[in-house]
Amino acid sequence: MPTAQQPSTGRRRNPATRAAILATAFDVVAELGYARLTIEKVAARAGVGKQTIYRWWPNKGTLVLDAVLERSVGADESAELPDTGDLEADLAHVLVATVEEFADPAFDRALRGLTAAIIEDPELSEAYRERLDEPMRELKKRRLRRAQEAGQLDPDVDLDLAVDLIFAPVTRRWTERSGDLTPDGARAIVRHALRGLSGAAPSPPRPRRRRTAGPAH
Amino acid sequence: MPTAQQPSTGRRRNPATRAAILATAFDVVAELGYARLTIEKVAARAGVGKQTIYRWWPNKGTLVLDAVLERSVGADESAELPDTGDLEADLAHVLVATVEEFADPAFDRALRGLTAAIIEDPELSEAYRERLDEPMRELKKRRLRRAQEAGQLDPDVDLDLAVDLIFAPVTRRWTERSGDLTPDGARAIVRHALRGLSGAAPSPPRPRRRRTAGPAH
Amino acid sequence: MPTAQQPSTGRRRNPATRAAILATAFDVVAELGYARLTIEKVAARAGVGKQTIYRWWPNKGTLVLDAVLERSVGADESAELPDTGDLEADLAHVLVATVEEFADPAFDRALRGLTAAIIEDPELSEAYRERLDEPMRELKKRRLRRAQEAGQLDPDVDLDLAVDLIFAPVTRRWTERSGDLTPDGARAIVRHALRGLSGAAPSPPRPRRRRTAGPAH
Amino acid sequence: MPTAQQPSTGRRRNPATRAAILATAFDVVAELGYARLTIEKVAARAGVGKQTIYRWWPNKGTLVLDAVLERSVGADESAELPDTGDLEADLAHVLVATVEEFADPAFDRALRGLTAAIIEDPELSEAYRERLDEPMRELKKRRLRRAQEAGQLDPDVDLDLAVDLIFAPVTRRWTERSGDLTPDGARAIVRHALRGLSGAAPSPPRPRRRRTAGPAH
DNA sequence: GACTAACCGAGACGGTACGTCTAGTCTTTTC
DNA sequence: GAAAAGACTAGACGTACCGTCTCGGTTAGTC
Repeated sequence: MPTAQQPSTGRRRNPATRAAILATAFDVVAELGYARLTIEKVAARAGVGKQTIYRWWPNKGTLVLDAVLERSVGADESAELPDTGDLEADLAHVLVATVEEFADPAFDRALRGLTAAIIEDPELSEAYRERLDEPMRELKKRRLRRAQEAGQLDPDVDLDLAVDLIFAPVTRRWTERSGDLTPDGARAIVRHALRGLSGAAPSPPRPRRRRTAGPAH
Repeated sequence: MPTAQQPSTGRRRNPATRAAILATAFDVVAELGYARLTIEKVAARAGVGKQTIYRWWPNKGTLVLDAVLERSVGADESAELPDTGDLEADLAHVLVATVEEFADPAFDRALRGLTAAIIEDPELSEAYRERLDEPMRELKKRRLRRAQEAGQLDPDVDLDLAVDLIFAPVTRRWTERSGDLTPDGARAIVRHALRGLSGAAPSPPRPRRRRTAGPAH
Repeated sequence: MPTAQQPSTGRRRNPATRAAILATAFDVVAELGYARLTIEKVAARAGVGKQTIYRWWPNKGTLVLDAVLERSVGADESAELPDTGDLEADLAHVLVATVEEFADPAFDRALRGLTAAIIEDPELSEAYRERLDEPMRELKKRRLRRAQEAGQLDPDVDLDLAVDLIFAPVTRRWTERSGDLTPDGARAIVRHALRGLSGAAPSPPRPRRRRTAGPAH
Repeated sequence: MPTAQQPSTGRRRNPATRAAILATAFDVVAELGYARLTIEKVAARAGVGKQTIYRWWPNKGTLVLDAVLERSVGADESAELPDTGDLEADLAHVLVATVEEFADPAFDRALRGLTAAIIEDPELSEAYRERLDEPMRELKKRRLRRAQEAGQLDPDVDLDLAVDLIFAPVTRRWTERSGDLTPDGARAIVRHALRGLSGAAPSPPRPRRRRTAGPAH
């Protein structure tokens, strides 16, 4: 998405062409995957000359990144994660939504393609972080910060660590196609991320009430 | 590495050739990445005919998987994670070792190559799980099970979930090159995974000891 | 026509493929001309991979040269120009045959293509000379030498000059599509090349006889 | 150089632009040859839009023809070949001048480019004949006609044939880079073209004199 | 000890795609 | 309205690899 300023003269970039290329790229990666996505195929399907793609995108990776971004709702400044006051429920809601996105074959394959591109290309992963990951992470951190202020979250915990602890397990199950990637699985992850794994401080709410009540004796 | 039974007659497979191919494949993927690894390059560098590679590996992915496996120590049945009785320290030890492995450029690039292959290929990811992921996961679960038996871990928690909660954040930071991938970061992850993120029961150990001492009254 | 000795190992070159390529190249250049002949087109029409062409011919020019050579009868060592004792008639016969070759559209266009290639490429013109021009020129010079020995040709004249004087005018008319390229035109050229243009010794045979007889007075 | 009538209104064609394009075209063809001359390269080097070239020249060939014409002195109506009375010397003089022109690399390459264009394009060769070849040929024929009138040239010979016989051998040696393209070679060609190759009427003046003198006995 | 099956290096082959270059055309702005 | 700038579709360039297929030669075993 080269945001270069328009030169003072010469023909302008055709926005319809750009849109057609990105839509086609998304379809192709969703259908064939990243490895079998070909600039030639995208050009042919989009009814576009190859050079028009090479003019604006230096490689497959940036093209696919733009294609995925174009489809994603996009986390604008004003967007926010749900906040009902119940942190666990809100996080579970988000995570379940993620699980459901992964269940859409087109989205799944497109995102796998993007991930395959990113993992071997530091520059692309930098762009990905800036334009997709960081905005989403910011949303998550804002929600967690409010929870922290409300005393629902350890005030000393680093919010980036918290985000990773809550969201990474689902991502891992998706990339490696291991473990169950179900709404219930997602909910269990949130529960244990918030309450921890240690046996001495069991997870259900009762023990905690007991603990709080303890000093009352 | 199809371990097909040897036919009754004919020349036997040359193990030196196999080793040379896998070693070269590892070097090439470590040097150029998965996308730019080609069978021709591996064959040429290994001083081997292309057909010799195609005879034994159906595609790049399986070749790279074998190449990485050949280099990895390999989790045999008898292997075990450290068990000093201090669960948190033992897990931190393992995670720090992982972080250090990722710091080796050759290993980093080879593993990225393998991951790129896996993410788009369900069959390969199945093979990867069976031969690399599951054995390692089994080790981890054995250690956690002992902790559970010792009352150091929530007896109700699913061990697969526990493994994901502890190990996924580091993997995620590695794949996306985000967040800090340091020994201290790894230790913080273990600490919070075990104790949770909830604010009502702060993480430092002292309060907990006090709590344990409480019933002594 | 890389006549490299076969390597001791590896698959051998397929002669049928070579023949198919050259035949197709001839057809294409005869149909579209040299400028619009494309390696891709030749490959596609011959049912051959592009690389197979590039493997054996470094460029369009060498391909077209080989294609034309393959079609030409080829002047082998034993070939000779006609020798009836009548030099003028024999040369006229050859030149008329050339004019008739040029009248064949396929041959005309192929040869024009080859000439277009040669005129801008010194290396190719060297190859052309060695393999097409020199052998033909040798034939011509052999015939002229015999005429010289028979006293029918100026014994002091350089045979290369003689060949040029006799054959160049027809070639020129062909390349520039100017003047008449007819059997009669060819015969007139031979006649004047042999007898010269000077007015003092007019060309028709009778006057000369008369001249010889003249002094009898 | 389509000599389209000037439109009655609007901006007029810029003669400086035309000159810049033709000069650049000549340089490019002299440097890279016809095959590697591209409209884009000429436009870029001349600091001109591609469309400006396409507006005035339908293809590479006409552009190069114009470029060469612009450089050539141009045979205007009043120009004449030298006429000292000595036909052989005068023709040799012209032919030697031609040989010397071919020795200039820039002119050589430009003319080769033009010839390559012409040989495959009947329309262009028509234009070439009208604007370059015919005017030159007219000059030559005028000189030969005067020689004919002076009894120095066979009165029956077709002047076009005579021109070809005298000038084609040099052109041939140039296009095919064969034979010697030297002043002496050129002089020998003129000599033999005028006197012929036949042995019975040997070329040096003496034998002829002997013949004439012979009957004196 | 001959036979034979499979392995192996080498490399030709029909293909696909690469990323670049150019052809011509079209659009926009400036002069 | 000419000209410069440059986007656009189309398609060839020459290269790199794909996966398959000989080819000659080399090992093992079995008969």
